[in-house]
Amino acid sequence: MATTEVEKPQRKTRIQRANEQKILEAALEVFSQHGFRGSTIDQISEEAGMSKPNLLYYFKSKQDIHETLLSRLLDSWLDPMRELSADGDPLEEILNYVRRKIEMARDYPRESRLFANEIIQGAPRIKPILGGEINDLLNSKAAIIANWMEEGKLKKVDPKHLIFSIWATTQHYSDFEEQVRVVLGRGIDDPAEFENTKAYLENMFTSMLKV
Amino acid sequence: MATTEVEKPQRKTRIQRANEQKILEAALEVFSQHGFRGSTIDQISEEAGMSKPNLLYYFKSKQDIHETLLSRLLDSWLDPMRELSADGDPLEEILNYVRRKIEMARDYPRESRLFANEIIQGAPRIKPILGGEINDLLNSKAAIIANWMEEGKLKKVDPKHLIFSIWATTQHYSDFEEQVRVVLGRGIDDPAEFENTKAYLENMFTSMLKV
DNA sequence: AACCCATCTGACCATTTGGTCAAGTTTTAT
DNA sequence: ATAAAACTTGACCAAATGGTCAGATGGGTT
Repeated sequence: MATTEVEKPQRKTRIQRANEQKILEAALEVFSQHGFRGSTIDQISEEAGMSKPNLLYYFKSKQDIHETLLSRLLDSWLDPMRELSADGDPLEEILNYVRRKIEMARDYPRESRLFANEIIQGAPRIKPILGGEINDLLNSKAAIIANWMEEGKLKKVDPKHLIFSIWATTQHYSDFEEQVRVVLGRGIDDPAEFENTKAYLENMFTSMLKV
Repeated sequence: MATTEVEKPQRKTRIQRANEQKILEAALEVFSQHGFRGSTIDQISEEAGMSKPNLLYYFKSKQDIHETLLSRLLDSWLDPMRELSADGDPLEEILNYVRRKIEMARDYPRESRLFANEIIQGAPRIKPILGGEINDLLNSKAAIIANWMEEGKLKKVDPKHLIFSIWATTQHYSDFEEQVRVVLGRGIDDPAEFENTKAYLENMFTSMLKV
């Protein structure tokens, strides 16, 4: 019997790397604005500046692009939470997390909207990741926070709800950017407004948590 | 010259009323889950239990259904904010607003997601309403809150950011329900979890605002 | 009973969309 | 230089989708 055909983990060409990058960048732009079902391969290929068949030469389907994009971005998306360390000063650790999340809302609004779109629609394509990696990470950080509270280093509140409210308040500025912009006349991308927002949120979480 | 043909504001039939209701209910279900572009007339007509042509007998297009739905729901959606009165006790007025918003997140999650979907995608179909009615209402309430702070009845924070954080934290439980459910094992529809959430948010806004 | 108008639907149409294919062009390794 | 491999695309296809239409059905009024 002949050797079964196995994937060849061929190293990637220069062109391959460049085009996958262009496609994912284009896909982020399109998916984050219209959601999965609202986006078309044509939109993405146009945004990427290549023909549709060529795009499908690199990714075998729309699903494939979407999944690849989500999994590539997930890591950096969770980075700020990973940095939260049991060793630092409790309040400062949490405020740092808040700051990092506001910075991400400013610097990576499309990534935020990509995940928001996915979750708001019931997370049909990433529920396993939600229940796995994200949940584990959140649990471990919630435990650290609970510990701090147990030790009297922070006022006691529900750690998971605390994390929710950090997510909600920070991501609000990217996910609902349009609304924010209408109300404030400017967005989180405006330096002065960024400082405003940061000060507001730092104060909010400080007054809730400081012993 | 004959009289120009004018719309006849014919009073609505019993059947008409019932069917429009069924269609809008079905549309809420579908649009809130998939967004405008991700929803199809077929899905809506099936959900409403009628044929597609019949649905289009009552609403002339997908756009039409969507617009009607948004404008019908907007009023009740804004009600909690309208209730915020300059006459009451400042902190209690704000906490009441928070409570009403959590209740809405529990009782009307589809409505919340409908608006969230629309705004996250750049609010292409309701920007005028955002810039008009909602903005006016928010400005007037922000002024009331600013007044209270000026009079020393509340700690000073940016009133508009305060409103944002109320929206963000409460709507989080309906808009990102799937995520909440994965992390907590239950949603805001669970009575115990509802109480938990309410207590957490009341405490958060109290500690930030109480003088 | 007979009429009228509202209600309803199967069949249909044009466009959009996800995806394929065969045939060309460019890169790369020798 | 040249052949193999990698890359690219116009043309195409089937299914899905928004919407139309002609005609059937039904309910209410006289």
